[in-house]
Amino acid sequence: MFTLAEENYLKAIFHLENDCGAGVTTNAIADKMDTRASSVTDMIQKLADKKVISYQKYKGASLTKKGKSIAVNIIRKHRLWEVFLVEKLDFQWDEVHEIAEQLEHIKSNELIQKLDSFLGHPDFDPHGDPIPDTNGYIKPTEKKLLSKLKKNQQGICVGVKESSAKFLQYLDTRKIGIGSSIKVIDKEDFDQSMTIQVSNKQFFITKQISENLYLKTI
Amino acid sequence: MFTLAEENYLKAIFHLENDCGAGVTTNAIADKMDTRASSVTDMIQKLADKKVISYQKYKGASLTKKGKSIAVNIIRKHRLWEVFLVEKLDFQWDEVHEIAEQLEHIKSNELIQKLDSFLGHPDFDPHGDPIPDTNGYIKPTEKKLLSKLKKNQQGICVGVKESSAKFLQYLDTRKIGIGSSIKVIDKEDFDQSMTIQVSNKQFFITKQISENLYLKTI
DNA sequence: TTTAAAATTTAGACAAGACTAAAAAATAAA
DNA sequence: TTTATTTTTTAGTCTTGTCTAAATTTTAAA
Repeated sequence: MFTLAEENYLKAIFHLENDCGAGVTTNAIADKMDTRASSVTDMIQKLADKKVISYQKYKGASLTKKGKSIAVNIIRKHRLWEVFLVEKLDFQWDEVHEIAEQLEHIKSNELIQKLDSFLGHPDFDPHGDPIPDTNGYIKPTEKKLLSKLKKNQQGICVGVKESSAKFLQYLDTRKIGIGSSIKVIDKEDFDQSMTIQVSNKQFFITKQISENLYLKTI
Repeated sequence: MFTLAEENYLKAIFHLENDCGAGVTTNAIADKMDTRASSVTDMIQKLADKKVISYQKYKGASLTKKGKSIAVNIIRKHRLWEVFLVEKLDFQWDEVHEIAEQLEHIKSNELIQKLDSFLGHPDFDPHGDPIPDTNGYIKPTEKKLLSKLKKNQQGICVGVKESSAKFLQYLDTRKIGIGSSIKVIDKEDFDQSMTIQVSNKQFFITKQISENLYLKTI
């Protein structure tokens, strides 16, 4: 059995490996977990002893098969709870992250299996992130960052990379959400800022925004 | 904010005060929490520093107003989650306690308020225990232990005192549940064992059983 | 290639929450 | 009322997870 702290480290390492490839550095973990590098070293040594990561001094860490399976299960729980909070309890998509961070650590396989049924086996969470299946399989989805699109290309918003409340609220005020149709009207070479069209309205957005919106191009 | 351990102590003290009156002894807490008396002393000193219990050396502990309010809120959360598990996720009443023990520590007032609405503001949990309202008020219910009934008296089962899985499963095999009509057919003076009738069938039960079933007499 | 800077690890300390063993206080028995 | 027993507390230790400061290794720069 794994402690709350251990579970959080495994989750962080999983996300970092996913974003930046295998071999996650101590500092990257410390940054993500908002903790000190020395604390990370302590913990990854413990996790290596438990065979959930492979680790060589000064060389960074990678999840083992077992570690990945634990991490994916936590992510599955997190995303299912988020669906519950939004679909059943009427939370907004910017309100659910903190609560799901707590709920993801509840230990009961039966609970998650029943929750999944209750929700009708959803494929995506409220931010468009895929929900791993019971075996930990995550269906690959073809989606690209809005920032990769060129002038006049368009797509449907299928997810957000960031899911901080601030960013989601920003999107809310622009009426941008999962399912929104977005077209690039203009793109500035110099700073990658864009003018986009979302259902008749045009907005000016910075690179920081376009790099955090996933589209399915059409 | 209170830690998980602190919350569990407050809850235990609340239950003990409810069952046996104010001024809970160190040993009683140690017993309930399955820990050592010395650990309890450490913790109640800390809780006294935080003004959630009043405590004098060698004299036992009592919840302050603030402590009681925290304890009741945890119990409210526990019971609401139990309703959710049984009503929405189709758990059996003997399967929910352990999971609710975890869920009761999730911190979010908004979550509990929304869960309460989602469940239709239930008054009782699946074991017949009353659910405190938002202000921590617990509506007093007139119920008496089956063991207090005399021959030929009857009532409706409205709750269980024990809610261990073993006891609940025992009741299941006899088709006894909340709402069952129970009549005392015979009662043995010597050991307080009883013969009871539950919907046409008669059972022999020991004092240990009758002391853990609450009835509303009719 | 040697030096400087950055990243990582070690050493030692601390807080929370538990434990054992021993001391002190309260209660029960003689 | 004095003694014996039980209860409670204290003292000291351990584990988990964190920290700072210092040492070490790796990487980048000159």
